[in-house]
This record gives sequence, structure tokens and C-alpha cells, in this order.
Amino acid sequence: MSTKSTTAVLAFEVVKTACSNCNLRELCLPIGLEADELKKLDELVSTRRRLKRGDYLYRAGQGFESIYAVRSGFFKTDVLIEDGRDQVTGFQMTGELLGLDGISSEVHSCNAIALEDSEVCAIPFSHLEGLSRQIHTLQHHFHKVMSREIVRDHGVMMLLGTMRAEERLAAFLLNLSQRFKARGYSPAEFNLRMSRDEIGSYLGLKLETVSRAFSRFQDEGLLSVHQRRIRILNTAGLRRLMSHQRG
Amino acid sequence: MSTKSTTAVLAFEVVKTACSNCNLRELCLPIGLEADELKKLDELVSTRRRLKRGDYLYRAGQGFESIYAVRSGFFKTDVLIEDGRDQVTGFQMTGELLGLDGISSEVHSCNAIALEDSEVCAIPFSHLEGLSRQIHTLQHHFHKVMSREIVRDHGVMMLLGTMRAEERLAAFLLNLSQRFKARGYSPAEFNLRMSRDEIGSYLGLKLETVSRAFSRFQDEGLLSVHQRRIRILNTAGLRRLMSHQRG
DNA sequence: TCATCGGGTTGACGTGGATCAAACGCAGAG
DNA sequence: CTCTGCGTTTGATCCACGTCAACCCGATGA
Repeated sequence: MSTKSTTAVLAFEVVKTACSNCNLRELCLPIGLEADELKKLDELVSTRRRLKRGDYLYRAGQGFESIYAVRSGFFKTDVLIEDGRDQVTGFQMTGELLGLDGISSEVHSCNAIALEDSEVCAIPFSHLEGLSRQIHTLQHHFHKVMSREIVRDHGVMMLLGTMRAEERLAAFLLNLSQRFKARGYSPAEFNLRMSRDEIGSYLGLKLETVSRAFSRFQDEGLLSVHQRRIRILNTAGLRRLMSHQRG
Repeated sequence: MSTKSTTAVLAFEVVKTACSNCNLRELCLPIGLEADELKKLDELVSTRRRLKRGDYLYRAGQGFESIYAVRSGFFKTDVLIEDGRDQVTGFQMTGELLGLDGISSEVHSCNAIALEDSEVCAIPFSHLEGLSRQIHTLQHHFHKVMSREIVRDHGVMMLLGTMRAEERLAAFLLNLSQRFKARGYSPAEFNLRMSRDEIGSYLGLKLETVSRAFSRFQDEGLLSVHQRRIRILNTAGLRRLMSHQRG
């Protein structure tokens, strides 16, 4: 678990399955809803599902019915093509949504896999559409979430298309750091839930290259790295490195 | 202009600005709407806008108000970061939507630029949200469009992360071919609206590499290339090349 | 205690694509 | 018609990252 700097997001073991009760509601779909609207949303989130590390939340090819909100834990999504190649398309943490890719064709287009024991709220999509016809705020928020996913993907495309290895890793770490921070955890110290191989897949690099970049960052005093435990020592340095013109 | 194999999608110079009149309605937002619903949609599309080659439809940083449906012409979108690097994130043709990236933050996150003289329908987003609260079909279709954009982006990430230069170009050409075909144009012969540099930017390659790949394809009898005019001679060959395991 | 195993690190070497540079060819201007 | 300029092609060289291989380290279990 990451070092926490506040306790706001902890204490996951609440009894009732209800958005109105959920301490994630500032991160998740219910953002900005009124009390009565929140109550309606409660009916929406029908199922909670627990997954163990390594479990699939869904697989590419499976019929799409629900999107999922990560309640606790950590996921990766990946796509694979016939010839065996695959790529990690994202890592999802608390409060983030999974499954948006399935809307377009009624079939999931990627795998979603728990990287640690996790819990999700299943949100039947047709219900969500129904409710968002009633609640403008919910509708608009949902549209924003989808759009944000598109913008995020553009960022990854940028990273894959124009950045060199160390820049990619710096960008990745800064992004993780910022997301941990937003959840009340330390932005400077955390441990990675994913392997070097998975990071490499996400960043379009081989695991050896990722490992070497970590070592270099450590040598330069930007990070301390012990296995999957990361401590960011020089955020500004990472940021500078990231936005340095190649050459 | 691309060689047309049917005339279904031509004759853009209709008088009335109305979805119900538009010969693109099988490609665009109105898919699957009933006549009376289509009539409501007509009121939605308030503005038509003409652009000359090189004109910006919108710029990164501008406030977001509308999404745009390409009525005729060809666009690219690109993002840039402070240090001057930029990347083309997509090419949009007839019937495709532009501006979805702006929903998340109420501000456009990329530039959209016409690659030839073009025309778009502006769809005020708040109106679209309003109408899609009334028309389930429209709502669902819009969600599918957004989701499809996410899936498309995952495909590009895959391409950028795992494919080598020639595979990327093959994938790009096959994708273009298929989109031309869907619009009633020849899938085998078309001319590119974008420069080698823009293709390279999209594919994460330098323009020289793109040019060399074109030459190689020509040498191997897969294509004939004259400037921007492309003729696909061996689709299966391209497809095979695309999905060949590296090494 | 040691053996095993999977993930991680490190080194040596090869290569695909970037970089640098020159020449080409088509289009528009005079 | 030639001149000019930009997009493209092609060649020579370089280098970042991939590949292959050895080794390390912490966890697990007999």
C-alpha cells in the first residue's frame, strides 16, 4: 500500500453498497450530485465485485453490459492482436472507470486484470444511460469522463510517438505520483503495482530499457528505487527531463 | 478527390442545412433515428462552416462549445507540448466527429486543421446533451461514437508501441482504404491529403522513414505511389506484413 | 539450512530508424 | 519559357533501444 498522507480515502470496509455512503464519491461518478440524485444513483450500482490479484474483471470479446468503478485496488487493461503481440493500454486506480471501450460494439475490446486484490462497483450501462437522461449533472459528468479518457489517450500517443525512453518513464512516474496525491497518498513515495515488463508494455519499451532508466534515475539522484518501491527525490528534475527537446 | 465507386455520398452542395436532408446521415450522428427525431436533430445543427485548406477549425486552448461533424473535406488534429514537440493525433474525414476532446475541460485540447477545403456542421454541445436526454437512440449512438474513439486510440497506441515502421504504414494505409470504401470511394486508389511529415507525425516516424517505406512497398509490388496518389496493388500482402511477428 | 523460481539488473552487441545532407520534381510566379 | 520553393526521395552515417545472455536477489518451500 502507498503511504497515506491523509486518511480521507481509507476505510474501505463500509457495510452498505451505496454511492451516498462511499468515500470515493468525490473521485467517481457521483461528483456534484445533490442528495436526492445520489439516492437514485444508489439504486444504479447493483453489484459489488471482489477480485484477487491476477483475476480478470472482463476479457476482450466478452459481451459488454456494465462499466466498473474501481473502489479499491489497482488494474491494468491490455489489448492483444492475433499475432500474439499485446500492449497495456492503461492502469486504473481507485475511483477510475473501467469498460468504456465496450460501449462502441457491445463487446469488450480489451482485458481488465486486477494487479492486486481489488473491489469494483458494477454499473449496468443501460441503467446509467437511463439515469443520465434524468440527471443532467450525471450525464454531463459521464461525458466528461469519456472525453477525459480520450484526452489521456492522446497524451499516451504523444508519449509513444515523440518521447525517448527516459522521458517516457519520467512522464509515467509523474503521472502516477500526481494520481496518488489526488487520492490522499504521498506523491513522493509509493510502490508500483506492476512489473517492469508491464510498465515497458505501456510505454512501448522493453523491460530491460525500463530497468536501465530506473537505474540511471537513481544514479542521478532523481529517485530511489528498491524493487517496486519508488521514492521521488527530485520532481523538478524529472519534469525538466521530460520536457527536454530531444538531441 | 478520391475515385468514387458510387455516387451515394457526393453532391454536397445541397441547399438546406438539415440532417434530414443530408446524404451523410448513415455515417454521422443521425444513424438509426426516426423521421420525427431527425426533425428535432435538424434544429440542433445550427451552423454550417466552410474552411479553406490550412484553416483552423479550432485551436488548443479555445473554449469548447460545439462538436463538429465533417460534411466534406479532410482534417487533422494535433497536440503540442511546451517544448515545441507536436503530434498528429488523428485524421478525420466525411461523417466523422471533431471536438470530443474538449468536453472534459470545456477547452479544446488539440488543434483541428483542414487539410483541404472543407465544410462542417457545428453542433452546440449543450443542445446535443439536451436532445440526447429526449432521444434514447441519439444518446446511445453518441456514447458509441465516443467509445469508438477510445477504441481507435487504443489501436493507435498498439501501433505506436509495438509495430515497426513498415507495419505502421501498412496499418495506416489499410485503415484509410477501408474508410474510403465505407464512403463509397475506391478502397484501392486514392490520394493522400496529408504530407509525409504529417503521416510520420501520426505514426511516430520521421518523414524520411515514411518515404522509404513507401518506396519499399512500391519495389515489392504492394503499392504504386506517385506523390500523394496511392494505388493499393496487394491488400493481402499489406495485411500479412502488418501482422507479422517482428524478427 | 539450502534449492528453487520469478522478477529485476547489468553487460555486450546488433539493428531499425533518426539524423544529416544532397538532389529531385512538380507547381506556381514572373 | 525559366526561376523559385517546397515536398519528397535517396544515400551515408550514427545512436538509442532491442536482443541475447549471465547474474542477482528476495520470497517460498522442503
